[in-house]
Amino acid sequence: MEKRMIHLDETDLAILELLQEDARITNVALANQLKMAPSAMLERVRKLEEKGVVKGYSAAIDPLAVNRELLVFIFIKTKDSFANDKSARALAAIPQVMEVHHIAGDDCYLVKARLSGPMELMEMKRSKFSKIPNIISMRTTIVLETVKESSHISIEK
Amino acid sequence: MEKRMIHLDETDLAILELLQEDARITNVALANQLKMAPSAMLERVRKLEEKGVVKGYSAAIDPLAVNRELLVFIFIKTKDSFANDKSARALAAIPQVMEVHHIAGDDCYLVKARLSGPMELMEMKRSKFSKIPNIISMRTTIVLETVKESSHISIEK
DNA sequence: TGTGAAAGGCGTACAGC
DNA sequence: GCTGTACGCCTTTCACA
Repeated sequence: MEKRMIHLDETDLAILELLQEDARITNVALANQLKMAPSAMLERVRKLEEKGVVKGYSAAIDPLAVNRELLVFIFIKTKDSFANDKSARALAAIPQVMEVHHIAGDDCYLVKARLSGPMELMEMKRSKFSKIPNIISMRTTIVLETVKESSHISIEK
Repeated sequence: MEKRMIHLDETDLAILELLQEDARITNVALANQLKMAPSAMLERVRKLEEKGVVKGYSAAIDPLAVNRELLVFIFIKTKDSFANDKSARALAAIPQVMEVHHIAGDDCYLVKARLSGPMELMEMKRSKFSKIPNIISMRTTIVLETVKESSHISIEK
């Protein structure tokens, strides 16, 4: 199931840039900035959504304001075979887990999670991670300070 | 300069949840779902923005569609003192670098970056990282597959 | 903080190019 | 794929509870 190659022109890339900067920009403002009619802009944005180029729109929340001050990265070794991603899916299902990456090298998975504090981290390991049978070992790295955290993908070319 | 504690009620948390799920939801739809008048909803959202609880709104873009298929994590040791975050700011200024975290343990910084491929990774190291004088060493971990990648912060309590 | 009404602007569909 | 028009709904403000 190969993903069909998608061609994006300069206008599409400019739209993506503006939508990344402010997802709540109005269609008219978008059209004005790129000197197009609103109806044409609407059609382009719709197509970008349909093709899956735009996967969604999200508000960025200050973690401090919602009591999610502790950010951790956890390296997890499993005895999953290559064809089996059961552990990965179990990890991804945990609400506090924001990212699960299969990485090259010794460690199998890299998990990024946001929690209220150390107590919730222990609780998560006890009640969730311990139920995932294929996990062999874990190494947890605690973030002391976040200098930059953005989901903005730099676009060019 | 202590950050003033912010109190968020149930309605605020519900708003944040809905805005994280779809930042382009209309104010009226938001008001209907939480059974409020649109004008009252508008005021609440404004205040959440002003207080910095909502830091912004962003579109999630498929990295594949914009030629940013390679995701890497780089562990960087520096000889920065605790009071000096010059290296961190230099790293954060690189467009392909999405995250810079100061982490506990041996490594000083954890950097997350998105690139078109290995060539751009080498190019970034050569032209950007090598110009940051305090860097002592780097260890790069390549992501083979991303199972989950979300900026959605799980809210409760 | 909340509601409701009023005005202007925006989203959206559609016809035509 | 883009433009322009037209209608209905949404955003926003303001007076008031």
